[in-house]
Amino acid sequence: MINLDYKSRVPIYEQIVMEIERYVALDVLKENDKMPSIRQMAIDLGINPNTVKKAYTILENKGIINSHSTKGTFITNSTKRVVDKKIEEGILYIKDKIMELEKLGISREEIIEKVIK
Amino acid sequence: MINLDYKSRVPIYEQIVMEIERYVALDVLKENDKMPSIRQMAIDLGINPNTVKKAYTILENKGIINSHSTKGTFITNSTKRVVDKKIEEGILYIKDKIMELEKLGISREEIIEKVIK
Amino acid sequence: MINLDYKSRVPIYEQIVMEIERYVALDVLKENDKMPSIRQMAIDLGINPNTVKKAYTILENKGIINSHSTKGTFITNSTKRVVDKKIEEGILYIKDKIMELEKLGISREEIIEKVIK
Amino acid sequence: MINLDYKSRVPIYEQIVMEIERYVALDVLKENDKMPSIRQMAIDLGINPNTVKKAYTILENKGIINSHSTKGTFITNSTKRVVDKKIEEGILYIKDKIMELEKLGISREEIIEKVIK
DNA sequence: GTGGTCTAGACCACT
DNA sequence: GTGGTCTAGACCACC
Repeated sequence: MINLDYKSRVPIYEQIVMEIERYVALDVLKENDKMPSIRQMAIDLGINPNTVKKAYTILENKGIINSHSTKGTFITNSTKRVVDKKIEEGILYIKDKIMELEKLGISREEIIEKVIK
Repeated sequence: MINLDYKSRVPIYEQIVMEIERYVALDVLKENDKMPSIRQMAIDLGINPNTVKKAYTILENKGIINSHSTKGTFITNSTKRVVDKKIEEGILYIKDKIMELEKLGISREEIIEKVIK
Repeated sequence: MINLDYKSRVPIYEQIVMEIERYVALDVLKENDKMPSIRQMAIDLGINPNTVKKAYTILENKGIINSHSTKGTFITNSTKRVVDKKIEEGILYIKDKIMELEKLGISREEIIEKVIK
Repeated sequence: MINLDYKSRVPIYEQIVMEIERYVALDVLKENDKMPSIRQMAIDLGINPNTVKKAYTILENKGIINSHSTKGTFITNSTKRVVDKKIEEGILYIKDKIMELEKLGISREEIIEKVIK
């Protein structure tokens, strides 16, 4: 379910955060869904539980999940916000990339044409 | 000439590589142009010569520069290819991003509209 | 295990690369085998860790090993290809040498005779 | 006439020596032939006269050329010896390469077959 | 002065 | 403990 790239400069815990956020944005993980336990996810991904713990802490600070010490960890009702943020980030990224390409001598029209094709 | 961000997760040597590639793509650095010596660039950027060396080695492996032990370092005749590769990469990146955003429930038309605006 | 010739014109890091490649080709080092850590090999060979690192980086670029920051370094699944490439290179080298010798006025038959003897 | 590889680990002056020896062995340069002046060869090759000087000194020590300060530099009558030495070196090289390949699990017969083909 | 190599040693993030 | 990065500084051959 969660794809990790061990060679990436992005630390594993951060990749986990992004993957969970992605699933929340995609509505694969929905409000009140139960997350796997830290220990379980660690086993599934073949990594250290501390790494998963770190990811969960960040997600909790971002208000995306909620931990009840006895009941487990659940997705909060923040999905709408997550989607909007992801979209905004994506748009910004594309804008930047286009500006970069324009500097290389290719026009905005050509870029859009190539992208659509 | 070369901007470095010391706080970035991207290592300095890689930032140098990207900057040089950018200047080659922009035709600021042209075929047969002499690069600053390793020591000189190190002084200019206020970093260690080994770090510059690492960047130069990578650029040489990529076929963008050419080092002669006693003569110095020069831009190769691969500039055209560098531009094309950069553009291709950029287009691919945008395509991926768009696909990602579409999955979040926003249409291709909306994306383009937001990007142009 | 790894023999170094400090007087050779071939740099130490390259000797390490060749030795590892040789062991991979000879199937002494097999797919998924764990390599000694950079620090450990440096101690074993009595050289600086940076020199070992350089060799490992080259081997990684060649696709022969794979480094995980916290887990260590492993042989990839490219062993078959390594052998084939080594053999191909060797054959080509011999062919070249024979052509060179033929130009000096010695026949192919004489060469083979002298070589076998 | 003389091919130089600036990227090689073999120093330029040594490459010049080898090239001259090669031409002597090939009978392209014959006994009593006049060599170009140091200055002229330096210009032709686009290198420093000191480098050519070094090569000439080595060739003279090897008895392959002979310098008369006023008349110029000439090929000596050592051509036969040069050829024999080159052939001997070549044979040794091939023998080594074959032994190396045999260790990779390919038989001597297979090698010869591949080489002839 | 130029690039190439190597040492010694430090700090970092991640596990 | 592991690899990744960087610094400081040295020596070398070559030109």
